[in-house]
Amino acid sequence: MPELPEVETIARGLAKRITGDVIESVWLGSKPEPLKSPAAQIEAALQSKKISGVRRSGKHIVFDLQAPGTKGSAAQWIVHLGMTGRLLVCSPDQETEKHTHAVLRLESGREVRFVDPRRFGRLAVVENFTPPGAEPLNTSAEQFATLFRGRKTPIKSALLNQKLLSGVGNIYADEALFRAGVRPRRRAASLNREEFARLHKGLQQVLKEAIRLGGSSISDYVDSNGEEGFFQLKHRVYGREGLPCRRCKTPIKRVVIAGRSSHYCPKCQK
DNA sequence: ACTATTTCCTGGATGC
DNA sequence: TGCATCCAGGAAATAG
Repeated sequence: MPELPEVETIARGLAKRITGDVIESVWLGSKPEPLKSPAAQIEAALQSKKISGVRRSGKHIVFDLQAPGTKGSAAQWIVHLGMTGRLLVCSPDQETEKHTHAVLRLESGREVRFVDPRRFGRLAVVENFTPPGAEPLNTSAEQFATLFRGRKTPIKSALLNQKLLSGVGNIYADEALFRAGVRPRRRAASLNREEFARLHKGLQQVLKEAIRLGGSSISDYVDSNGEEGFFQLKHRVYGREGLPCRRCKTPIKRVVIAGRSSHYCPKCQK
């Protein structure tokens, strides 16, 4: 499941490999298209544009485009990977996988392919992308605590709310709460200053460490090279129901909050 | 203005 | 072995 660290890894890989390349042709696939912009608009915006950069914003991958021979930004191609989306850079000879929904042919002779079996991913073209919420890694402890002021919803749900924080998903929300020693069901507004400080620090630490290890490969996540990440080996609670807590050996619990499984240590988290 | 719930979608795991 | 059912979850839509 691509969350901030996985999306960051993919965006960095893409930036390294295709920055400066030019989109020669665009193919958009099939029936119920996972598009947020009309297909014709996406095709027109991408056709013959130079990719001046690729970066992450929240869980979105932003491709900055330029009209050939100009300096200013033309538009941005926005890709959200959903649950199972992948962006791959490959040779045209490579067999096209099932569930390939978009292919960009580049002047260098390579292709960028968007593959997404579960179709939760989204493609769009915009002028000036702004994420709906704050970037977790660029948010001060004070700003962070302010986001949750007066919220009655469980802290786990608040962390997943992209309008508050952009980029945190189920894995890193659980991991950050473990590091902070806070149970996922706690009402957001009930956390005290120290708990917010620990959560802010824990979240930034876990995101940074996960980026360092290339993200978590749980189901089918791979980066733009097809490489898996390694952070899943470091998970302290996510996916560890019934297994001993790495800190105190108490079995990890799993509960469902707002329809999402949430993992925590009943002894280490209050 | 919030919050909670449902829906979308497919492949893999599980159960009988 | 085969078929049905369940489950994973990001975010938009819907309901309260």
